Amino acid sequence: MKGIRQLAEHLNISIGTVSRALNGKPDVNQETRRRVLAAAEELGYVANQSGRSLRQGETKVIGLMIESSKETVENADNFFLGVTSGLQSVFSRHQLDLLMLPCPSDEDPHEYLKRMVARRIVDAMIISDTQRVDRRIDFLSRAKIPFVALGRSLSASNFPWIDLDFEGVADHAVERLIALGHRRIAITAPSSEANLGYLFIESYRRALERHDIAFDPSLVIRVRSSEQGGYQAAHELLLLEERPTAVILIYELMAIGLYRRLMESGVMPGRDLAVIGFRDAPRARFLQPSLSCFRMSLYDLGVALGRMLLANMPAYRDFYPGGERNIIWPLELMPGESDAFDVGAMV
Amino acid sequence: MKGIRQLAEHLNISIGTVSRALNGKPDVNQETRRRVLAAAEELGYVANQSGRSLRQGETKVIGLMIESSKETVENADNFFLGVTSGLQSVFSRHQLDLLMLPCPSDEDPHEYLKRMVARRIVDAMIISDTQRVDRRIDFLSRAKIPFVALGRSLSASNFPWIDLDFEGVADHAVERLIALGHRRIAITAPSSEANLGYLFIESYRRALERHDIAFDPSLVIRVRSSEQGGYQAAHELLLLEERPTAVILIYELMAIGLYRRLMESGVMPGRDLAVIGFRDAPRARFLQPSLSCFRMSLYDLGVALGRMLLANMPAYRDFYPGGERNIIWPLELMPGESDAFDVGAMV
DNA sequence: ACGCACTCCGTAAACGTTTACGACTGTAGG
DNA sequence: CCTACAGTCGTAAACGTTTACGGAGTGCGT
Repeated sequence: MKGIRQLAEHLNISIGTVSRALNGKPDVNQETRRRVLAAAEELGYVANQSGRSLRQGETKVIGLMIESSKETVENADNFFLGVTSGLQSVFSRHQLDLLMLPCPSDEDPHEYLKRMVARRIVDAMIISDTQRVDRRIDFLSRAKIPFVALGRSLSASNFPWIDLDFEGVADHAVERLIALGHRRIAITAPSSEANLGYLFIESYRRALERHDIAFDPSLVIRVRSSEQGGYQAAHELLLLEERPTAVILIYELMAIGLYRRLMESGVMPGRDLAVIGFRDAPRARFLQPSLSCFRMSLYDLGVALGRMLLANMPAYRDFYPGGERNIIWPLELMPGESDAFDVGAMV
Repeated sequence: MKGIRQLAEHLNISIGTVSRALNGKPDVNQETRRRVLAAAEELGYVANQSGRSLRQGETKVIGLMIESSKETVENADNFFLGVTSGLQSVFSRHQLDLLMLPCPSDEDPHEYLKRMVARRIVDAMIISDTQRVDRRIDFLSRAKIPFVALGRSLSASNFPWIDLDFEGVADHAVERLIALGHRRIAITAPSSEANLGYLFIESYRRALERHDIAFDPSLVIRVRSSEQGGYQAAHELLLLEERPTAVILIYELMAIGLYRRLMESGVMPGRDLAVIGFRDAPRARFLQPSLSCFRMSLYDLGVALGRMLLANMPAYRDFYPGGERNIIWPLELMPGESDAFDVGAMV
């Protein structure tokens, strides 16, 4: 089966009518529609997407932009896959496909995005890893491309996004540690311009000050959010003259490296140093001692992202009425053994 | 910037020449080409992909078909993400995009694939989770769509695939356990028609028979390859009248549930029961006792898959000459504590 | 002066759809 | 009998490219 033309000839019907019949347009006879659908089914005809896209100016494809250095992906754990899966559960209901657009690490994300948009290969975009000022957001807003961001940003005033509740987590973690008697609490953050680290630290600082604990910049450890970063973080912690009694990790995967480095120096996590982690943490349960960790459902996050995006696309808006334009995604504390001790008992 | 027409008008050049200039065709003047490229850069022109696809009959998109039940994805760990990342590193070099095609769990994968192919939305396919007889393979072969499979199959005689070395792993694991004195060795396998389980069990059976140990069907535990499946596997193991001293898991994630169930009955893995796992196993290191496990690099696997696919596409063949058409992907044993005891010491 | 090869460029057809428009029925109402 | 209208359907243009074809100009050898 080649195209709609062959199908039309086979039925002795004009090509226009066939198209209308297939697309459920009203002005076509019941009986003809039945014949057309039957023939299409029989001959296995499906409309060529390129032709359709060209004519209608829409591709039925949603782009998901991710940064794709080997390192990033390996550290990313199943974060993206989990989200992707939720996204697809929403999209497939509308026959939308998901295109992964990995921005090479040596290219400017903004330029990459512009190129992909200019190619007219997607109808809408999902961007992640938003920067504190992120030109992609201005660009998409101005170009009127529907999009949703996984992460806040200072760029543009009002765009749809979902972001993790960094403030809530930092706040909750600090409160919890203080309640356990801790006064010197370290925290890790990425050194990049990603907005995420900034919010995290800010909230940490405010929580401390609420308890009249002075913010000590030397307790903010700037390392990569990876296993190796955790190792290095532990290393730097151990070098501090006045060692903290607790540490908050911005990414639970870091705990692995951190534990290792600590043990090498005979420092026992959960006894000599309290540790609290963050983000989806299936691994946290298997560490010894088990990691206290804030977690969430990546799948649900993906579903929410997908819904928010479609609510911003004229063609699908009606399916998702009245959704919020911004969501702070809550996380739930899973208490483990890594911070389950009273610091008062320490020397 | 709308289209090539506007660009041509802006330059006072015919649209045909502009196209040739942009696409590096030979019959265009050096100076004109320079001007065209400069103007395109300045005005941010990028060719519309739908128009191009329609004309050339190729989309520059590779489809990756996955099954997308919520359960599957959550259990899949970062398996697909790891592979995806390797794939993209190959594809992005050729400006190819990767489209994820999640087959709804309530639809026949074969029908789904046919529809996607008929839409002409991809130039080539990667399929995974191959069944023992898999109509998708016959279909793709007959339709002459370039593809590569992650997994063997009995369908079609000669198609490109990469598969994990199930035989090698089962063989190696059995040999290792026998050397440690074990005689009753259980094994888990999925109950589905996936080819993978079949090969795994066959190799296990042959390894046993090589050592004159009779194959006991009751030692083949049919459970899902998930954490819950591991729990259930342990449950069934404990019910056996003559309890095995070792178990081989077809998926390392199962170890988590298995450990839990065993401990509930006071059976200590690594002391009362030897356990060996399989597949990429970042988590295995964090179990207590640490899991002996066969592992591999998902990224490298993705790269190999991508290369093999391109080697089968006329337009890219020249870049990847002389590759093999089939690869049995080797895995490496990472010894842990979960099988590090001599069964002779047991009662 | 002529033919020929070569370089460069313009013209127009083609890819497969969707859809605006108008044409053709038959029917009902005046 | 004329008009209006609803229900169907065919015609053809449009979407943005690429590319086969041929034409114009130039240089060169005969």
